[in-house]
Amino acid sequence: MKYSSSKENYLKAIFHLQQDDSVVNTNALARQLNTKPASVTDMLKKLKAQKLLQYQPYKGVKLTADGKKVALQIIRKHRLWEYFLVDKLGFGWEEVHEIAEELEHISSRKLIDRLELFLGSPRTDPHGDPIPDSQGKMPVIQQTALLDLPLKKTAAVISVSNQSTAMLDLLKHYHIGIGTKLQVNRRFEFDQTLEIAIANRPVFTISELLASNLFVAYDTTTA
Amino acid sequence: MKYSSSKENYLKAIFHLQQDDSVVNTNALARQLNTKPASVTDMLKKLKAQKLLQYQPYKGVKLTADGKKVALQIIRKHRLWEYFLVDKLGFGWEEVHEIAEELEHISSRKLIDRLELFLGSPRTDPHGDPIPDSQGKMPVIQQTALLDLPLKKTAAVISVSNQSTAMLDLLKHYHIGIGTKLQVNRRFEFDQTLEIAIANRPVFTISELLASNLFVAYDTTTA
DNA sequence: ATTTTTTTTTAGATTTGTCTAAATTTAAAT
DNA sequence: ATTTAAATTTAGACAAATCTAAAAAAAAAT
Repeated sequence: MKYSSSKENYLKAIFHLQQDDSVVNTNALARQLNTKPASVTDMLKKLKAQKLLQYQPYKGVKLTADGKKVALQIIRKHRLWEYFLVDKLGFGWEEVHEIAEELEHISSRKLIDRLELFLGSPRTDPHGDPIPDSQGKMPVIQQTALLDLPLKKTAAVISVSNQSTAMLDLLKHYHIGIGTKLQVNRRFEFDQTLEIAIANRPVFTISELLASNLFVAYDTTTA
Repeated sequence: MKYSSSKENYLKAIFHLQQDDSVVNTNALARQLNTKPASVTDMLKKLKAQKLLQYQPYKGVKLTADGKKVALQIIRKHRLWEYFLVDKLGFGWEEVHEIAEELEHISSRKLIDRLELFLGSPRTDPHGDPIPDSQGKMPVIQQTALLDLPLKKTAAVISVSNQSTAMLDLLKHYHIGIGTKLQVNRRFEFDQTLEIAIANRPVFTISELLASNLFVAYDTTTA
């Protein structure tokens, strides 16, 4: 079961477009893949012949169970490589997507399983998107303001809504950045401040204002 | 300047075959690349048009300076990835070649330079072959029995000539394996034993017999 | 219920990398 | 110096993935 990079890209694009379980239309796919509708039609016929998707001319397309499985493996590889690039090689989270688009097509299964282990089996990539496990199961991830994070839940910072220098200055002071893993120990009712815990550091408190501007992702699978 | 994986493979194969500076013939290339002589001829014409090699029909082929530069970058990537796979992901040195054949075609320059840094700028891959630097300069590497390693030269174990359980047992006792970096502090004339130093460990001595069965690689560039 | 517009598919080409079979050149052998 | 053998190239074909232009189907608009 090995597919060309091009086929893998089609499967991935269809997976992303068919959000719920609706059918995906040819034009949308062409737009997503930077290609022409005619090329899409050609490829859909090939993928259908391989039973990776359901396709009737003019009626749109939908992945089969097999197709979904392949798509999830590509997404798994993409997100693990992104994590590697940010966490181990120090790339910024904006620059990793393009490189991961290439790395996701490396085929060795053993490689990706070992990479996952090496990275410590992260639940989300640097953007906070969930990483499917080796069976293709995707953890359910909540993304909320830090303010709304349940107590004692470990979450990763995925974005900062306010980019003012004052804000960035404050984050620097707390040594908080994209990817930082933290949890909320408790809320102080009096002034609405939060006590924050980060592994291997003393706990500290932050203001409600700061917490409302920090967005985090956390695993809700085993909630 | 981006080339297809196929073209990169041709350049790499020619580089390896043209050991000294001799011309490479079509059949040898076809054998190396698992392809047919006719296909090689076709490709040589394309590579010549890109000034990556000198080629006259029936007279063999030789890389130009440009072609060599490209080949060295591929080799650099291949060997750095091999090092990564063994040193970071715990692969055995026999299983990494195939995976590195894929990884070597990932194009990002920044990726490979950061990977090198992350790995601590190793001089050789797990097989003891030298890794070209980002300019394409290849360190000169000596491979000898540990017995013949100059004093105080840091070298990496690359192979073990005797695979008996007794031998492997002894290596295990000394915590020596493929890739272990060590140096010889001194030789004791009386019984020909060697004093060995490994970073972060107490020095110890080994027998002449053991040293004659351990092969090592070391950088001779700045000798 | 037509007509118009949009979407999608077909038909025919193109590029890249490969192949087989036949022709040609070079090298080896008598 | 021919003949034979080996190596190399040409000619023509093919699969994968793409494209343009034209045809067909579905959806939207009147």
